Amino acid sequence: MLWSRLFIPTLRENPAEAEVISHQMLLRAGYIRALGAGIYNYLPLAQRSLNKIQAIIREEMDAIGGQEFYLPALNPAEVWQESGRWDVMGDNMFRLKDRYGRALCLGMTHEEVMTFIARGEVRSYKQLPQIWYQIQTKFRDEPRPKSGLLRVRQFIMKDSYSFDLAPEGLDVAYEKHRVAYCRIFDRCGLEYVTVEAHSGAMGGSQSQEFMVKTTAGEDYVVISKDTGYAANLEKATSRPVPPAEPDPDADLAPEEVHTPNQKTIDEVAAFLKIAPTSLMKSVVVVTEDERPFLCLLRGDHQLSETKFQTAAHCGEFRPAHPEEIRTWFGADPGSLGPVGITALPILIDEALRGRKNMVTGANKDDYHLRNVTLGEDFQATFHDLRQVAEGDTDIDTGGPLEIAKTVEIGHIFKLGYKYSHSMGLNVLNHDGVETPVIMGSYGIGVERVLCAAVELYSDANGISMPVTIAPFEVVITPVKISDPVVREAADKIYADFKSRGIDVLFDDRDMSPGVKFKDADLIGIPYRVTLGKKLGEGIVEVVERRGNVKHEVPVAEAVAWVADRVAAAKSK
RNA sequence: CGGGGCGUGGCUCAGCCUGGUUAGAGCGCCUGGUUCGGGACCAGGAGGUCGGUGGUUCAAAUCCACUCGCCCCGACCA
Repeated sequence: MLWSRLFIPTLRENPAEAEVISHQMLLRAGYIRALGAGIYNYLPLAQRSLNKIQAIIREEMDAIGGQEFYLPALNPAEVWQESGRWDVMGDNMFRLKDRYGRALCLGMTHEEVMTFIARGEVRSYKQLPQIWYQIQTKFRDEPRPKSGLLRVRQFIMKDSYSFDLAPEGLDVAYEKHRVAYCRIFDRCGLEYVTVEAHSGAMGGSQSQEFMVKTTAGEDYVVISKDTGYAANLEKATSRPVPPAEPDPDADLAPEEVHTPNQKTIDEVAAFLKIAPTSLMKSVVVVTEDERPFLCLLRGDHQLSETKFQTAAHCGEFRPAHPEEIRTWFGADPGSLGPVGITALPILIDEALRGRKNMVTGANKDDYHLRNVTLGEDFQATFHDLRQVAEGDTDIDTGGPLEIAKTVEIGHIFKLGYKYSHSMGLNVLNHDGVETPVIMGSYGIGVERVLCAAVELYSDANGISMPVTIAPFEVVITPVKISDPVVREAADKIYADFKSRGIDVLFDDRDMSPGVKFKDADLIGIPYRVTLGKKLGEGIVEVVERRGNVKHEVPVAEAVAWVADRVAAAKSK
């Protein structure tokens, strides 16, 4: 392609609206333009990259026996009502009505439609297993679109679904996807971690997320470099930092202390001149079915929402209202504790196992209790409730843990029978008995792969795309194209690249070299062939974008030099 | 939905507080010429209902009200 004919509107300065790196870079490099909040136009460079990502996805999905479908983005309400998600999705789903007033929505994912197809046509175990996938535009009415292409309202997703007769079959399909995803992301040139994910309160069994570390991400992941342990923060476990001070080692009885206006952990700790780790924090929450719980945590620890949900077997929950707390505890938040509380279940975090003589609220305003010990002064059941915190160590080895911000690029999930049951997807088994089909669901955010690559591989000069997903593999940059000798040499190299099937961009613009170098660096083409001063000696310069490594190569060898490296990168 | 910020040529921004001729700058764009290894130079030129509506005023980019849009923080995120 000739640069002069391509639409590549690069920007010299960062648009004011862009905050995260990938957003800034994709705008500046002329890949994307915003149409509205969370709605983007993909210009030719982005489209070329996205096409390459999708081609890799197709190859790997086909390799595990996946069959490509194309389902409608526009869905009638009925299928979603059947699965129950018409209500569950709430405001996150775009909904509309047709001219006759019939309810429709724009699909956020396609479990329902796939299940709809399967239940009409798949009748026998002999037709299983199946892996069905599509690459489709999805819609989500995000409360807050942000971070460029990272959180948007319309995006492309590869979603696949597996159908099996038995759990062992699902295990196979799940493992096939795990391996395929690794190959896909490896081929896209990404560095990523796979983490055990929380599978939701809905009871799905196993689930893993594919995450790329970036400060632009919103998901926190706990990683142990030594052991390879990696888990979503929602689910991660760790060894807490030991208490800052030892507990009083004596058989002591609770003792009231006056703590006027000392409400927060830090205030009470400072007032009593003890470490926050010597305090027991009381958190009162109420589940959506109106069951109240008292959760006890070490003063410096946070309650993990998902762990509480697991412990309490509940979905959504909320902090208790002050009036409720007053009714149950006889005191305001800030002076709450477990002693004397029997009206609601008490859950205590594992980190408090073995502790004694701690300080906690007295259930009397402006008073706390010293010397409170589980088993002696109150009863509670142990659960893992605390969220992993900075400074914690590996639960097995005690080695260092890192809490990293990441973006989720893929997710594999054992669905189980959720949709088979709600929508009636059954087949006859060997014995002629109607049996529900067990399903898996597997997604990849296509734009997020592009964003992750940009987040991972850009520098002050712009993007440095992996060869496999770069919009072009090589760019030819004649320093002075108005010189007929240079032009002729460049034309020849261009033709040679094309004949070898290399994606080549020819910067035929009659501009000063600085502009062309800057633009080439900005848009992230992995290799650049520069025809400059030494062309007279039969030498061109080949520059690797990543690391800005320069090589002087004889003109006659330049095309092969690049082509070999491109081929090597693609065959990895 | 709560909190904060912004809206002035294609981009980045100044001007607004303290109202007063033809609304500015840099970059980009067009024409001609000179340049040609890291966002060149000279000369000439085009381009703006100051987000919108209403109000105050002799007079509004500037003050007031409403409204729309965008960004950030939070809530939210199968």
